[in-house]
Amino acid sequence: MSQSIRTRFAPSPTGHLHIGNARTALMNWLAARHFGGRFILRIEDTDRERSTEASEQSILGDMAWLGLDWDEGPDKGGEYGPYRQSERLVFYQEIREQLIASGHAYPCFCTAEDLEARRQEQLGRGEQPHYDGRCRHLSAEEKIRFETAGRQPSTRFHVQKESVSFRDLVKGEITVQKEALSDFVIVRPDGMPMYNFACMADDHHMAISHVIRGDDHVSNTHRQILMYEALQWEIPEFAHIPMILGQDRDRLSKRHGATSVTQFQEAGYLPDALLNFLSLLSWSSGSGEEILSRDRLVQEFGFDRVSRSASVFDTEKLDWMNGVYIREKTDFDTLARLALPFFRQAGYPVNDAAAARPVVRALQSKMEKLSEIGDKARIFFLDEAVPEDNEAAETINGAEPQAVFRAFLSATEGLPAWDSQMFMTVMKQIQQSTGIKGKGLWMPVRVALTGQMHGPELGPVTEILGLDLCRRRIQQAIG
RNA sequence: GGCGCAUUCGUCUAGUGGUCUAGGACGCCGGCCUCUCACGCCGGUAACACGGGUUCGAUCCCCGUAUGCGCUACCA
Repeated sequence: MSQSIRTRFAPSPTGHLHIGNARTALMNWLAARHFGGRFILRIEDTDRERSTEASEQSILGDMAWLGLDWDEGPDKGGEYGPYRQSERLVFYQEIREQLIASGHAYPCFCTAEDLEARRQEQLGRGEQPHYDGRCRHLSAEEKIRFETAGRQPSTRFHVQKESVSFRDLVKGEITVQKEALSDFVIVRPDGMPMYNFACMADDHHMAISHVIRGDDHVSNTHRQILMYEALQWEIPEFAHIPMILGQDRDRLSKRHGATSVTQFQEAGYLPDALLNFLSLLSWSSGSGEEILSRDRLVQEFGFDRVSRSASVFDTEKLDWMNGVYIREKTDFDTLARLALPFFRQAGYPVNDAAAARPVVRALQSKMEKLSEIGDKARIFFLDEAVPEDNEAAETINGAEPQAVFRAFLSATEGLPAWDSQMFMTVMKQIQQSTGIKGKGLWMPVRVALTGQMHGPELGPVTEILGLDLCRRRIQQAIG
């Protein structure tokens, strides 16, 4: 399978890109890149009620943000298009007829109401609800009667095999008996295909070699295999990846906080960090390492290292990992560019990445998420550095702090240039001239300059502030 | 309910029938560093769901139980 594998990510455009789907997309992307194959993006919009153009745009945008590039898709075409199911209706129609002709499918005139009523009956008798197959043997007259009455039939697949099994690339052999699979609908009365049918048909037509998806699809697999066999099509490889759970071990949902890629982006996570974190859910590197670049992820990916059990999404670990990426895995230009929106959002006068850069650099080791910029960068844009609390206020009052301030003003008077280095030199001078050192020297300056007891290293802070602002704030601190 | 899948520290995970007194990471706790807070470094805490087998020996193999999740749609 190292030759020309083809994988696909097939989201339905009914909302933002969910984090679980993003992980599925990632696995497909990794497999394609690892084996030197192609990664296809297909839009499954057969649910007309819920599918929207805006969702499709949003999902494409989130994929791009994560850096999961696709080789074929609705926006860029490819030789197996179209890549939107709603544009592939003729294919399904054709296959439907083929299946009917070969006796593998039949029209079903039961209405949704009939079906629901019978389901309730079965349930009431304590039976397992399943389609009773009554339209399987409709006579020609009965069909005509229904049709002339204007009833549009759905199309059902006739399950005939006693059992179906397949070998999953991560879960191993999975078998299911016929009883679990009653005749299922493959095409709705309005001609729109159902998921299982369209998915199978497209996977075949798009020459997908490896179907990689969440393990909530394992039971769909048997139905799809039945159809592949009926059509005498080659069956692709299947790999079912375990689910991602919330902290309460329930399926990850809105209740658990951020669940869409968009939300993580807005919360200040870096795409590479999110990607790295996602890769470690139900997969691990043979090296035991966890901070893995995209290239290494691609290089080391393998189905044999995917675990079979679900994993809990641990936001605290993601936060830590994002911090690692902020402070050591991202170059300053990229970081500044990604940070820019957060300066804007906070209303700070930072108009381009170049302006953001020094601030980001000063804050780098102090934040795990870029969204912390709003809070942590405030000290650089204050009109006045007012002590934030009593403790801070006390720090700048008293003979020693005041002496330090006066020394600072005289040491910086008329200085032609100003940077972090100069500041350090000045501080050394003050220490010598006043004899004050350590916290007694630094803390008053810190509070005078920022109003806070805690914050970034003072050197970079003073450089960003500039000499004038520094002198003004020190001046203001003199009581 | 039925069917399917799963079960190693709180969480993500490594691991093999004996090398496991079970390894790493996050978190947490303690220490060091230090102008503060962080960062970094060092150390500590903590797990093989339970019960039967198989075996000289099971975390690792088999069966059962429990628990969790998924599916059971004219959703995807």
